[in-house]
Amino acid sequence: METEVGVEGNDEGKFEEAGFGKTYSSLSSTKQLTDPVVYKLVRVEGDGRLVPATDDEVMEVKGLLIDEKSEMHIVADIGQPIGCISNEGSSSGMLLQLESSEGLSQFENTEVDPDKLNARLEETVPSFTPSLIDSHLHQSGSIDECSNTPVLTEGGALPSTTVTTSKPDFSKLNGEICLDNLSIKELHETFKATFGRETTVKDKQWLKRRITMGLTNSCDVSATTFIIKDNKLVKKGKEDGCDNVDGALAYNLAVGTTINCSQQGAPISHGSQLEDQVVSDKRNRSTGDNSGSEDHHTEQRAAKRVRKPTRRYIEELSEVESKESSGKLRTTVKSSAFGQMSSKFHFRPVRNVSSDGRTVVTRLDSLGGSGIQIPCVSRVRRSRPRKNFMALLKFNPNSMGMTATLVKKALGAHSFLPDNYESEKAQSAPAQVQQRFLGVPDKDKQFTAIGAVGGHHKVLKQVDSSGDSDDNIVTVPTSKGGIRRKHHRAWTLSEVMKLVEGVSRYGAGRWSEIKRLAFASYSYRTSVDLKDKWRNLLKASFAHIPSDKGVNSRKNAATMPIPEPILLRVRELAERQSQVPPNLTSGKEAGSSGSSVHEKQSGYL
DNA sequence: GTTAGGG
DNA sequence: CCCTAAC
Repeated sequence: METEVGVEGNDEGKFEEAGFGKTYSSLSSTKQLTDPVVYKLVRVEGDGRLVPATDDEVMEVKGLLIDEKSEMHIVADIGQPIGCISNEGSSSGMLLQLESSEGLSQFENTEVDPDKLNARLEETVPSFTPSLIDSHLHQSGSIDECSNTPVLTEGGALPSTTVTTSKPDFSKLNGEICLDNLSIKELHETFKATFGRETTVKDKQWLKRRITMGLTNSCDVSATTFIIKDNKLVKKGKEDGCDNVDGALAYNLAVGTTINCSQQGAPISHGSQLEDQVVSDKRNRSTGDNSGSEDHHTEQRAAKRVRKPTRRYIEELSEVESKESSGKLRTTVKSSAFGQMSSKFHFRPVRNVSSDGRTVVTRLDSLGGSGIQIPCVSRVRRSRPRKNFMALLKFNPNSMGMTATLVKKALGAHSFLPDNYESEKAQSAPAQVQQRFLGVPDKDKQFTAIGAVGGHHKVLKQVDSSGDSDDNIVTVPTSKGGIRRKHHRAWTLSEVMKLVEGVSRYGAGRWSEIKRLAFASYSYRTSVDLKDKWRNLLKASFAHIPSDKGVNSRKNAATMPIPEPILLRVRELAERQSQVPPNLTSGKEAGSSGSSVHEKQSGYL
């Protein structure tokens, strides 16, 4: 029996005879990896079990890897074997398990990592000259004749060469290829033409699968019939229901930019350019039972060996795309009809050229399935900046207690403020400070200090640093031409307090006034924002009244916990201005107004 | 341009 | 936060 070492999904085209009648994967395809990769060597027993490789076996493979100068090391231990056996042709074989920093799951079921596969294919699919040899590989074509013909590549891939560096010669592949009808020898030729490597593997299923994967640049091996014309994979026969991935999976050998290992059944938006090059007529060419019945096991299982691109891959691809100004790929806006799964694949980078001539990189996002194109910003934190939340917690560790302390402190002690507080405050907002401190009741002035604390205190600066500093708010164009802010900005406690204070002073509804006078330093808060926030505050304040007794620690963890004193004040202001939400009038007014610390506001408005 | 209210 | 009607 044959011992085979292979890294599933990475070894196409990299096989060589290594003596001892064993076939090894050279693993050279992973040389481009930057992250260290740990391979675990296991043996595949006949019954499918994975057992640790012996030291000798490890050393044997290790030597090969070292020869290839690959930047990885092999460890002899095995973790949880999760890979499945690649093919049933070899009753027993060796299997290398890939383990990356992202965890084993990434290579679950020994799937292809599109990243590496793509990178490798760009290496192994070089600029081949079209149709140097226009030998048609028809069913029982003249393969034998060209079997001994040296491939027209600089590598000089002689059949007996152990280590071949020749490049694929797709020119040898032209016309219709039905892998099922090919003999082992023919398959070898096809393999060689596809990968530029010799292979001695006798397993027909294995060969077919490898070639299929190589031709389609995907892990979809559901098809075994290909039409190759002008070095392009024109057509791919199908035999299962994976029609919808046809266009996207078909690998254009000349372009070589698209890769898409989607789950079968996931609808894919076809790039217009791709569609121009990939003729997709599934009906005409549905090969039905092209493959023998024995194939079904392998191929059905192989059909599962697909995996969606990782986010990192997507982002890296996006990054590359934005660097190289080569608009090869164009994804059309998909119509509706997108299911749940489809949304995962909306990230394919798109490059548009706007009317002014500048190149605009956009990304087809799945905002509500509307196909909005938003700027493709690589490696941006998509979620809300964490610091806001953390700072909020810092400012308000125990939603109620700490805040109360701070409020009290700010109300009473100015020593809480740093020495340069006055100057800092004067610099940042001289006008409103002056106005605030004119003819304003004493206590209100103190409360003003609270707001100033949130906005200008050095320690708390970080709370809102994201606001003042970044004027470049990411806005995205909406479907209707308008713009829309991309990120929500969490309302900090200081902002809320400022808002409350502003409402108390200028009255609810004078949002532009409040914005202009109290939120001058918060350029990102519009008057509408203030209004909306106040509306939410109102809702929150009255919603919390019923459970005021006892269990007020039970806050909704999802939303920002508004400290009770603030809610109290909101409630009070709302009542004063008869803004009490009609439906939530269940609460009692007496308690809030009486016990409130903010009686100071009473005569003010 | 602002405000109010719905989405 | 966005959108829009109604000031």
